[in-house]
Amino acid sequence: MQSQLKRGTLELCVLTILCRGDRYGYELVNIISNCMHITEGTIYPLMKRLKDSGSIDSYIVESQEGPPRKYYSITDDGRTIQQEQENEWRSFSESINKLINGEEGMS
Amino acid sequence: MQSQLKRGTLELCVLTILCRGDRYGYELVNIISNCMHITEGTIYPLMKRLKDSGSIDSYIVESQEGPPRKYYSITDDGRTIQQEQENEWRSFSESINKLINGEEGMS
DNA sequence: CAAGATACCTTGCAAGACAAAGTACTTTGC
DNA sequence: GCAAAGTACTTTGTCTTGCAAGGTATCTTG
Repeated sequence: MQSQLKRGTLELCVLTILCRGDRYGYELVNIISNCMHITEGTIYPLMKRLKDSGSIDSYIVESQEGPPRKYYSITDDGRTIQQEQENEWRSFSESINKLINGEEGMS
Repeated sequence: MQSQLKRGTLELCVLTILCRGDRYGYELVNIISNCMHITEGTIYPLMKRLKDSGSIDSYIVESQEGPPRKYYSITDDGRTIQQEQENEWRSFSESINKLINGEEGMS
């Protein structure tokens, strides 16, 4: 069930991390794994969607420790989306907290 | 996109509200509508899933103001699930907040 | 050269939010 | 008495997206 909670927030996480600097896919999996379970089967399709929608760009960099890495960088559009999603997340999570803390006006 | 954020939390919302007293489906839609967009097409299938899984029971009550209402009440199992999901939500939302507030140990 | 770590990608499935459409009951206004 | 509006429940089909599983290719180390 936990997997359903991630819906929508994963994109926010990726965009937020990329706002702070370029990262490659495998690296993103490791970073995000620190706070929730995630696999490559989730990240790579997401990166493709983000690139197709213009939120991020990508470029290849050779590596001495393995195969070439595909780095992703955020675009101006991506920063805008990130801001919107961060605001959405804040207001959404606040709503849920209010509801489960019983601060709603119900009988 | 907003719709994706609701995943997983809607069930928690419904269970939490039912912990405070019995409600009928249409009423739940109205209550939850106070804090997020929701329609009957979402609630009724969810109520069916919750009943099938034993988290809630239901009973019909005649109404003077329209068709009969199907009231839902939470079971002991449902209360346990609600507690688990509330804990999951708290730790999950805290993780996201840490990440977007930059309190992660990354370069 | 085999094993393991690194790194990428794709396929297929499952969960669940929602629009839309349908049914049926009540009250209100003409 | 009947149309319209509000109340209340249900089902169908679509879309998004998380994830397991499997595949490819590179580099290092024994």
